[in-house]
Amino acid sequence: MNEIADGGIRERKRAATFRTIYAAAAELALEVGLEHATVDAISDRANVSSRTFFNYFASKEDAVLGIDSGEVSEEAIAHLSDNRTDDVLHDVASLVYSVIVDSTIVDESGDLRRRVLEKYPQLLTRQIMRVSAMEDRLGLVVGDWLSTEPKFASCTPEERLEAAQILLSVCLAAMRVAMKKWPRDTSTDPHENYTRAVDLLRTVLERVS
Amino acid sequence: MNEIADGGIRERKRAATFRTIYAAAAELALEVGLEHATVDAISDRANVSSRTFFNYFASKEDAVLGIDSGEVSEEAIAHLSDNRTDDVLHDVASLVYSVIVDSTIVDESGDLRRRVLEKYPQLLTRQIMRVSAMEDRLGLVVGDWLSTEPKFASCTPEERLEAAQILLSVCLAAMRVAMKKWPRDTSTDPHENYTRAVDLLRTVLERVS
DNA sequence: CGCTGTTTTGCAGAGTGTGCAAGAATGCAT
DNA sequence: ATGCATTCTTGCACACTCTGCAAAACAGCG
Repeated sequence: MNEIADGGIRERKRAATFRTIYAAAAELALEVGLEHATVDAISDRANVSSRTFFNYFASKEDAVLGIDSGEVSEEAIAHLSDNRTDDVLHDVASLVYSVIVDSTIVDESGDLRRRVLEKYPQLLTRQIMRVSAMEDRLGLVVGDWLSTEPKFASCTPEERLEAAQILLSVCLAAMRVAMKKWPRDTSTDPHENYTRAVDLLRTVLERVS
Repeated sequence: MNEIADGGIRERKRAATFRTIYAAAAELALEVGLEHATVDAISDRANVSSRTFFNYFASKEDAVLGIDSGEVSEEAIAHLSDNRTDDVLHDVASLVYSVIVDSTIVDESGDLRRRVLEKYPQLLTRQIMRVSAMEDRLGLVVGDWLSTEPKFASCTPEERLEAAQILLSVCLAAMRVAMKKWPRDTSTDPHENYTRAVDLLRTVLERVS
C-alpha cells in the first residue's frame, strides 16, 4: 500500500534527483548560457536520461529555476485565509508570495537561483506567468476575502471578483519589480522583497492619486 | 533605389501576405483548436511555405494574434510625451495601450481576434509579456515623465525609475484584467477597455488604502 | 531585355516535448 | 530470501517549433 510520500528510499531518491537536475541545469546555464544549456547536456551532467528529465520538469526553464508542481497548495491558502490582517493589500501580497515560493525548491547550493535570475531576468517574467495561470483559482480566494471587507460589502459578487483579479495582478506586478532588484542586492534577505514590494506599491499609488 | 516601404507592389504584397497568414492562423485555431493548428497547416491554408511563415511571424502564437514587429514605436512615444495630461495614471495607461495596439495589425475580418482571445485567454498573458519585455525602454520614458511631476520632484533618479516600473506593471496588470472581460462583452468598443481599466484600477485602489 | 535587390522556398538540422513499452528498482508480505 | 505489485527509468519513435543557408522566383528600373 505504498502510494506516495512514504518517507522511504523512494521519496528521498526522488527529491535527490530533483535537486541534482536543478543544480545541473542552473550551473550549466551560468557556465555556458541559458540558450546553450540544452536538455541533453543538463541530463548528462545530472546522470539521467533526457527522458527522465521531463519526468521531473515540464520545461528547461522550470529546471533552471527549480520549479516543481505548478499546483496551488490548498493548505497554504487555507492557512492564509485563517490568518488575515486588516490590510487587504498585505494579505494578497502574502498569497502571491506564498504561491511563488511554494512552487520552487529550497536553494541549498548558495545563491544559485539568485545568480541565475540576475543573468536571466526573463525567467522572472515566466514565474509571474505561472501565477497568472492560477489566477482563476486565486481570484476566487481573494474574492471570498473581499466579501468580508466593509468597503466591498455593497459590491455584487462579480464586481468583487473583478476587484480581486485587479488586486492579484497589481500585487504580482509589484512583486516582480521588487524581485527584479533583489539579485543585484546580495545582502538582502529574499523575504524582505515581499515587504518592500507592498511598501513601494503603496507609496507610488499614494502619489499618483 | 528601392530599399523599403516603397508603396509599390512589394509593400502591398507583403501586407497582404501578412494578413493572409494571420487570417489562416486565427481561423484554424478557432476551427481545430490552438494546439492542433500547426505551423504547417496554417502555412498550407495561407498558400505559403512554412519557411515563409517564419519570415513573417516569430511564433505560431504571434501569427494567431496578428502580432507584428515587437518593436516600440518611437513616434508614438514622442506623441504621447507631447500630449500629457495632469493624470499620470492615465498617461501611463495610454502608453501601455498604445504599445499593445500598435504591435497588432487591424482586424478587418470581423471579430476574429475577439473570438480567439475569448477561446484562448493565455494569449492575452503573452501580449502582456511582450510589453514587459519592453519595460526597460518604457521605464525610461515614464521615468522622464515623473521628473516633471511635483510629487516625485524630491526623488532620486533611481527612485523615479523604480516608481515608473511599478506604474507600468500596475497599468499593464489592470489592462489585462479589463481586456479579459472584453471578449465576452460583444457590444463594447475595444477602446473603452482602456478607459475602464484605469477607472477600475483607481476604484479598487481607493478602497484598499 | 538584362541588371539588382528582395522574397520565397526547400532542405538540413538543432532543440523541445510526449507516448509507449520494456526493463530496473523499490516496498511489502509471506 | 523470494515473489508480487507498484513505481521509476530509459530508449525509441515521433510531432512540432524554429533557424541558417543557398538556389530559384520575382519586382523594379533603365
